[in-house]
Amino acid sequence: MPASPQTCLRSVNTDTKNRLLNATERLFASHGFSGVTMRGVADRAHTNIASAHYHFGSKEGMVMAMLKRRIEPINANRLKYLGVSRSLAGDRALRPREIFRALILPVCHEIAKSAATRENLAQLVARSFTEPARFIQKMHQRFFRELSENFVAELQRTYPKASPKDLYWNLHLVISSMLGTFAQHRRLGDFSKGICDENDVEDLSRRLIDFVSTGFEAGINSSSE
Amino acid sequence: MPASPQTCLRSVNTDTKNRLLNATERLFASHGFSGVTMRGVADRAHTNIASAHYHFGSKEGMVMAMLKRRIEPINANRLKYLGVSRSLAGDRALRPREIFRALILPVCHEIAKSAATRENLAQLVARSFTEPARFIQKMHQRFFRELSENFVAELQRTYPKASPKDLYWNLHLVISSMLGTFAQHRRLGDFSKGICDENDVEDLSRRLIDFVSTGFEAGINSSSE
DNA sequence: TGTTTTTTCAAACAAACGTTTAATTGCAAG
DNA sequence: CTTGCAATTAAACGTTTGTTTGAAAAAACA
Repeated sequence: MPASPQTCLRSVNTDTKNRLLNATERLFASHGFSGVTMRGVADRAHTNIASAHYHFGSKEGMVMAMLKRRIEPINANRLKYLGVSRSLAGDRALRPREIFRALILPVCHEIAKSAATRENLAQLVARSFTEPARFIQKMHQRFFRELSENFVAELQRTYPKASPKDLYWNLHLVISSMLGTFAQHRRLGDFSKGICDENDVEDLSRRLIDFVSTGFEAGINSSSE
Repeated sequence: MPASPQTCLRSVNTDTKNRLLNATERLFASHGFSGVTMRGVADRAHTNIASAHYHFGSKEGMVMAMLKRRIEPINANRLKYLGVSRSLAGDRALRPREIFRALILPVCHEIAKSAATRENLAQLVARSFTEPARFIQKMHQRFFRELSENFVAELQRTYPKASPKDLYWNLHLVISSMLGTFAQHRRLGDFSKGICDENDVEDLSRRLIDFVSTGFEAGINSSSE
């Protein structure tokens, strides 16, 4: 029976747990859910197969825990960014660029961090959206529902006259573009024959935010004519 | 040893082959490469495991054949569309919207067709770009190199003063957005709480082409100031 | 110290995987 | 008819998968 994390305060055991989650993250990012094998994870974490089951109960539970560890801080930052922009704007409605900055920048910051540790968050985010497994879909519903509602509300405040259909369609395009860009990010170097630098995350965030903001505005405005 | 397709002219055997490819396509689209199992494919095709090996040599060969069957006609249409626009334009440079129409419309047409047969091409296209397997990457290099070169050349003709870096970066954003949108396409209904209709492929193509064309132009022009 | 709980380990489990083998069927040419 | 090739089949191959077991080690608590 697994122990609750609260039981031991400054326990050394969480080292194993973290090593397991790190290994899970690497394997999941590069090979997807089915590429995560208990043996592969246990080996990379320098521990035993049964130890992984002891801590997480199952493969599903282990991948779940690893996604939770990664996604929740990012979403917290997104809401924080959005809140800051909101309070700075006062009564003024936010521009799309400000809203999508709050959506994209927190991920880019984590991508920049993960690049240093070779953990490749971009692929991880992308993969968690392409995996078909039901439990991942459920996880998205859990993790992104609140986030989605906040961003939709902010966009509705910016475009009070826009139809919900246009709003959702174009937000969907923004999110899909963001995820697709993260997913394809590693191919940029090869694709551009070395002309573009995929390690320049600042360039990525600036160009991506410009791209989706302009596209979004165009999509809303063209329908209101 | 597998037989070449040319051996038998009006053979009934290709029925089995096609049923195998159809089953492969369904499984690959909904569960990815590792979700394609020889047993699962053989069962859905109402034939035997060894029969699949007989026709395609291996699981890899089978998925390869299925991707080839799907992707090559689409890319042929893309080049055809681009060629028609080019010849209609005469000496005039094509607008981004015309270029990306040629990139996106052929896929949307296949999506509309596949929706009728419940084969869901959108997921298939998306998945073939997220799968990490080396053979899929190689396949992309084979299938999309010529296509990419033609579209880059056309964009360079439209924006002769733009830097290659800006051109590649924004084309990368366009392609990533397109793939991301196809990948996320099935979530549109749930995401929008039923407000948007994901079966309206015309709406999809129109909005997507508008979105990426505007984003692309903004990305190119903002750097040239 | 002794006792209890938490954590790790080697070993084994049934199930599913891709692949191979050898035998059989169906059809067309000699 | 018979020979030969194409196609299909059942059965088994060795691996690898997620999971479980029972005992040993480590840590925490008394």
